[in-house]
Amino acid sequence: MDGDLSSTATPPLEGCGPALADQLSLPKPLRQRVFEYVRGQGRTARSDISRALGISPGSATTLTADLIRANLIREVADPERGQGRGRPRVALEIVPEAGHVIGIKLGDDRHTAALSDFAGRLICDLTLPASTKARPSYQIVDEIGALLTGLLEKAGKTLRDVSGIGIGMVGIVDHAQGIVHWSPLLDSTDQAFGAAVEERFGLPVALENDANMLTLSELWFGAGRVKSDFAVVTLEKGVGMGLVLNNQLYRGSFGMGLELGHTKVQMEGALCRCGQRGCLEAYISDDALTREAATVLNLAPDTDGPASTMAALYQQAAAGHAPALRIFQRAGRFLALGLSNVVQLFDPALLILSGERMTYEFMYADHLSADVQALVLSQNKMPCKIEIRGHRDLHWARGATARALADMTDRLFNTETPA
Amino acid sequence: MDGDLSSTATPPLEGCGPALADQLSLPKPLRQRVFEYVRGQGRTARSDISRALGISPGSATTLTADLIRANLIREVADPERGQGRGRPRVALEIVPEAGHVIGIKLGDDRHTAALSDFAGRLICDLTLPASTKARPSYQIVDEIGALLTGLLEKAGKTLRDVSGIGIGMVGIVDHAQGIVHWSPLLDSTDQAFGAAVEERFGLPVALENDANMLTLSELWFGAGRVKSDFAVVTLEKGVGMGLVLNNQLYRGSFGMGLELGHTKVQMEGALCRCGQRGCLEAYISDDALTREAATVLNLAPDTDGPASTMAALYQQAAAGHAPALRIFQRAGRFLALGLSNVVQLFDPALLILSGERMTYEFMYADHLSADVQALVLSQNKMPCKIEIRGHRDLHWARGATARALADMTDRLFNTETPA
DNA sequence: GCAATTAATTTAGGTCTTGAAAATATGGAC
DNA sequence: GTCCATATTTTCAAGACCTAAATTAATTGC
Repeated sequence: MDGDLSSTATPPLEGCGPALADQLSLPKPLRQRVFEYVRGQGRTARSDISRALGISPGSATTLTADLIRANLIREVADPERGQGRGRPRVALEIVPEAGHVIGIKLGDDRHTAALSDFAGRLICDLTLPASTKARPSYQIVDEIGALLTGLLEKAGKTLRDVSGIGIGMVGIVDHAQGIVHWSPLLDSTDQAFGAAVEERFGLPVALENDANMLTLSELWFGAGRVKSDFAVVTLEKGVGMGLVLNNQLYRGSFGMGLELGHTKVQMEGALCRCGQRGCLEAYISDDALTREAATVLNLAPDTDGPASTMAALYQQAAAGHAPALRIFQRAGRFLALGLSNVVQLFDPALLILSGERMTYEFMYADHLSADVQALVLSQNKMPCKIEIRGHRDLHWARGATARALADMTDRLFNTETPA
Repeated sequence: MDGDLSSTATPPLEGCGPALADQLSLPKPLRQRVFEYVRGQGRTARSDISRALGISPGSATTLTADLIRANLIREVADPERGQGRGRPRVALEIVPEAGHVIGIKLGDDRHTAALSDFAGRLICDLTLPASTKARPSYQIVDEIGALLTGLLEKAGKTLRDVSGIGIGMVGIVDHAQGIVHWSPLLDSTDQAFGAAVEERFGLPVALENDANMLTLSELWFGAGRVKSDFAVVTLEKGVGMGLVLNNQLYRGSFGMGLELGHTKVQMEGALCRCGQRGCLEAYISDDALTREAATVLNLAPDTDGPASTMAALYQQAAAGHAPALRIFQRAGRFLALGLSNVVQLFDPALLILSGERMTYEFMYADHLSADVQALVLSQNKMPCKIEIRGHRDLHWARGATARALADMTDRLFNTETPA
């Protein structure tokens, strides 16, 4: 409000520089870094570890010996053995049986769970239908119980084999405290949902916003692994977003998802179900499209619910019906506009599109990437790559296993931040 | 493009988890963390250091003794001495004379430099007029020379007293390499500008996009010190933005600023000087306002250049001239829309508005914050705080001193990342 | 076979850091 | 004033951790 440089916003604060201790500076133990490097590579030799982590060969020997003794990694016959000139490298890999984790995506009308081994490999998965109504949290805990039972039975394991659970769900989630401030699945707010699940099954539980889980899935298993900054946009009922910035999942200050769907693409624009005007969702959500479709297709908007209207609209568009096609095209243009804003603001190296609605991908994909690039100021710079990914529930659930794995690893080397 | 989970985007990559070594995991030496803590606090006791950094009291003694021996910190008579019960705490502070740095903001029509001591305190500053034309880089190096000479003379110092320079400038800047890919100040592209300045004055130079410098200024000296996530929006000729996320300055993938000014606020909207349509800048920049002002004020748009037209428009609005007022109000609404998108996408804890154009703050400030909140989906969450800050060039230059200080500190404890 | 080459291990030594006890410097009770 | 409670700081031995350099190991090319 002024030009005064000497005063700071909080009077008692003297000195200068960032005042918050960045948790970044507390280093992970070297042993954990070795372990994570091996997991990241899948298979490596000690000499690689030493080079990649900048530690002495001697340390590599000592540390890997520790990990081998703890039965976390093991030596393995290397197929590439005998390629080079000197002494052959001894490949190391994670012991997959060292532990298992379960990742769960709680959805609007179905839940999916995935069982993963310690190396991050998918072992087994299961999807069960669920209610579409808001309900008390103990009921959802029950549903998780059914999911776990089914999954473990299918895999021939027991709960004792599992060392952690990750859960992704829609809503406002405090990942650090395991509290669900709000979710369409729950009939009350500010639930200590993580603690409830922990107590019920006696396992550590990590809770996370579902868009974040999908983002973690890309960071751990997808194209995001080799990018330091990327965005994931999900098209489902709503439009969600997750971000990885500086190699870290960015969650925002208030734990509510990053709401791309409610960014404004038009001043005083179309009315959105959130009550605002001009939201992106007001132009590209199912509701918006079905509203328009009702006119074009001469359908009552609510004959069989929006899903069937969408299907009909899609069918007509695919068959070449011009008005139907134009509805999709217009939605595509608005989507491109919204995405271009993301690219302009974050300058990510990669933008991943995912979610149920990308079923209609051939409607969007053709021009979408070009449309976005055209809307972005590109001063000789490399354009942001746009990828369209699958939309299966399993992706979400795998993201949850990633989160569970990360937590489990931290616990193993006790670096975890106590909640 | 598919639902296949087993294949990764880059075939040779096995394993799972983030593949990029986050530079975060290489820890700063404890000695440096102590030093930075002292600088951050301004004045602290050893016992505080031990508690805050989670190290043993013994280590605090040893480390501070080292720093005292190196003449980087010193004991000081504490005004609060003798408050408590037990042995009084001995206050420690940075030795301000241990070093000096200079921060420079290179502007469109003037340059500003600031001299700061090792404790981050401003000692002296100087602004000189500059050309408004693009010119070769050696000429700008000359201008920097004049700036340094003037500043040092004013302060009674010599170049030998200075241990680092930070420079902020408009354009596409590679901060790691010190290369200016493009800038309106330079008549050619991809200049190794940092190296040129380094060679000329024999001092380490840090180059940075100017919006980032301003953001650093808030992170080091302003309200951002105690926030882990915040955004800084600058209103000058263009609309710029800087972000601190997870306690770190976020620079984007391509080193070009985060272009809030060219996010789209309207499909097929007003034409922007960048060639696109619907950019925020097309609604709130000087050019846009003067174009409208020309109509209202019956002025030829180019009588004395846009600056004088702006001044006239502002005067009329302040005097209550309704059409002039409406021009500002409309611009304010679009600004609010653009800001609401930032808040919606990043969920920052704080949004700081700064820059020359905030001179007209009383035009904007009244409703701006409320307008933004009204446009943001707020599901019971604490609203993002919006602050309007001064706009003096000095803020930029101080940000540059912060960057120079950070680099100098890294060098001192040799943690620096070799370019 | 022998040199060259690369990988892994051993070992001695150095640098940090901690933990516990001791020393220090005060305020307050009597 | 003396003594005790309290809080800060220092001392110092013990140990964790890592590195450097030398050594051992396992190959290929000639």
